[in-house]
Formats: sequence, C-alpha cells, structure tokens
Amino acid sequence: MGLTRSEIFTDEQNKLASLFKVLGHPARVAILQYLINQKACICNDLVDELGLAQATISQHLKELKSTGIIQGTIEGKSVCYCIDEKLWKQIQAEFNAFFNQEVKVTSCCP
Amino acid sequence: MGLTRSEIFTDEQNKLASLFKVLGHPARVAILQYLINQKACICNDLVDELGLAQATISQHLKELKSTGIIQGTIEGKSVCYCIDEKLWKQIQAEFNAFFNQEVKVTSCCP
DNA sequence: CTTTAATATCGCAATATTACGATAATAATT
DNA sequence: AATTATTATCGTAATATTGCGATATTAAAG
Repeated sequence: MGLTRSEIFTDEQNKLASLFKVLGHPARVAILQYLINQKACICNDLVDELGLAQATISQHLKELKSTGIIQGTIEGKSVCYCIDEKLWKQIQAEFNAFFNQEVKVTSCCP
Repeated sequence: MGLTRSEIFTDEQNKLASLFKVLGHPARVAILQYLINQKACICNDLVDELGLAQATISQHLKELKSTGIIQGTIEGKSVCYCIDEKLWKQIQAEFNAFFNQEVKVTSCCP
C-alpha cells in the first residue's frame, strides 16, 4: 500500500491527474508566476525571490521540466528557464475540456 | 523538513495549489468523471466501478468534499454525492485566470 | 429489538514528497 | 590553472499520502 494504483485508471485519467499534481504545490505555482512576470529567469533569481533553498528550487524546476511545462536553456554560467507556450495552452485546453463537462444534477442533492 | 513551507507563499498561491493538488490523483479524477456521467451517485457504486476498497474511496470522497467540489446528502441508508456546480465553474475560472496570463518570452529560450 | 446495508473512521504499513546541507559539475573570469 | 558563480545531484530526515482491513456508526428493514 501507499502506492497509487495507476493500473486501474485510464491513461487519460492518469495523465490529467499528473498534470494537476505538478501544479499542486505552492512553490511550483510561484515559480510559474514568477516566470510569467519576468518573461525570463534564471534559477538563482528564484532563490532570492522565494525563500527556499537552492537545492529545493532546482528540484521543483526539474519536476516542472519533466512535464514539459518549462524548458531550460543553458546560457553561459546560468540557465534560462521559460514556459513552453504551446504546451501551456494545450494544458489549459485539457483542463477546460474536463471542466466544461455538464455537471448539472437533477436526481438528487437539492 | 518534509513539510511544505506554506508561510512563504501568498494565500492565492496556496489556495490555487491546493485546488490543483486535490485533482492530482487519478482516483479523484475518476470519481469526478463518474459523478459527471451518472448525474448522481452513491459511494458503493464507486467501489464497483473503480477497483479500490471502500475505505479508500470514502477517503478520496472526503478530500473532494473538504474543498467543496462535491457535496454529500444523506439519502436513507446511502449518501448521494454530487458536484457543486457553482464551485466547479468558479474553479474553472480561477484556473483559466492562471493560464490566461501572457507567457510569451522574447528575451531568451529560442 | 435484531439484522442488514451503506458509509465513515481508525490504525497501520508502504511509498512518496518536501526540504536542505553537502558536494559535484559546468562554465565564465581572473 | 585557479577562482568564482551558477545549477544539479546525492543523501537523508521529516512529513504526507495512499491503500486497506477492521471496526464503528447510522438508518432502513424485518
């Protein structure tokens, strides 16, 4: 036990959940917001900006990068991270497809 | 360590992350999809539908209920769960506000 | 009042996540 | 080549999550 039983769910459910999951941490939300506001960034800016250790931020960046939401380009001594615009819009579309389903219920729950 | 440092983030970041987080598990995605398709449901249906133990499903329902996404109404011996339509649309709007920010970057990342 | 059915809660084991110091790796600067 | 700056990785401790059996709770049915 303690291990998510992915086998019993559809690929779609697993994929959607893992997208939600990567956004399910305030540090990663903050990183994305900072990236959006700065239009560019390097990791060390984030260490000053957020109050987390460099190792911790590097780890969160790695998770975001693993989903493809952000890309990192080596730029001399530092790394330039930015949001993948195409994937960003695609994720938004997937979330909207999920939320746009009709949830109205008539048979119960007044 | 091991504990998310919520204090260093804004309320907005924490709130948004916790919404994403609750959706970040395939069982909870599956539960919501089932609720949407059935237009109503009771917990025991879910035990047959998904392959998880009754205790596990009850726990996931509790998490969804704690955010307000679903409501449970006692209906005789069973409980009728359904999605809170208003909150559902509100969450979608919050997610869209997050995703609609301009992410285009010109200064780096070709 | 006892039985049955449905759901919730408890307790626990297994696994995952978060955080960070220490250190490695890489590349510019001197 | 040595130094410095930046980022990544390793190792580890603390905490959280997931899953489930066992049991409690609640309400209808007999």
